[in-house]
Amino acid sequence: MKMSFSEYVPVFKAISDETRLRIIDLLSSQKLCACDLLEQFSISQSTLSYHMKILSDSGLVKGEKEGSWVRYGLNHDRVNEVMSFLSEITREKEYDIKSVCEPDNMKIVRDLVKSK
Amino acid sequence: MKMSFSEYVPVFKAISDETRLRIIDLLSSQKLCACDLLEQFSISQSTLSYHMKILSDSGLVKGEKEGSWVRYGLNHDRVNEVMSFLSEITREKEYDIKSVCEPDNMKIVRDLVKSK
DNA sequence: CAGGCATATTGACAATCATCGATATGATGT
DNA sequence: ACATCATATCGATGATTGTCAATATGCCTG
Repeated sequence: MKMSFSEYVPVFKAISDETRLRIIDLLSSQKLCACDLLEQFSISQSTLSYHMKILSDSGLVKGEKEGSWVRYGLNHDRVNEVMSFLSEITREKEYDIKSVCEPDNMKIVRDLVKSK
Repeated sequence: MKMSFSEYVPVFKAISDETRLRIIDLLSSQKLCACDLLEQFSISQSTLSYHMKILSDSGLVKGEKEGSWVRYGLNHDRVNEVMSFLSEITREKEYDIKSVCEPDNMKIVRDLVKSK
């Protein structure tokens, strides 16, 4: 499985902020416009707009224009993609990197030093 | 379910960096010491140490001292906790926030304005 | 205990981030 | 056309981040 680590960095950046986590939680079950969201927080309108841009750019949230409103909703497909990525990188795989500090190796190194 | 959003912010901060994502991937299946990890990247030793501190503080990675080495390993329990949290906040719940921009409401608002 | 590793900490720096007020854009209703 | 409302963008600012070289700490071994 090809893993594009860098593709997911903006996604995790997007969810590493409490306000944005709460926005995601609010959008999990229903679409809301920016002014609805604004009521839930004590932040300025421009700050909320900034957060929505970061969430949209990450792909986690989609906004559809509807007249002068924008209805924001969670992109569940993207969420699943992120969860799969997380599963994949934390899954036990078989890289078999030769580690200097494996107990066995430590003995070998010690002996090697001794033999000099 | 009680959700402590702020508790998870440092975790997502921890994984919103490509180097740290790769470290997690490398540690998924085997424990490695800092010098093993250092070989896999083109960063200085102090930078790696900085990354390992962030990963350790987040709880995603555990380091056990073993002589003068530190063997780092992935904390799978913590990973599962994070995945559960992500599942929970993105799951469809029932908050029923009254949205201004629901089609129905928009009609009501329009009529209300008209009636003035 | 002295020298050599492995790792952590410190201080400095440029880059990015979160926030705000002010302003711009763009749609709606009168 | 104008006033109003919803949202986006801009410019400024303080806080946080990622990086390094230099230095410190702490273990092992001779």
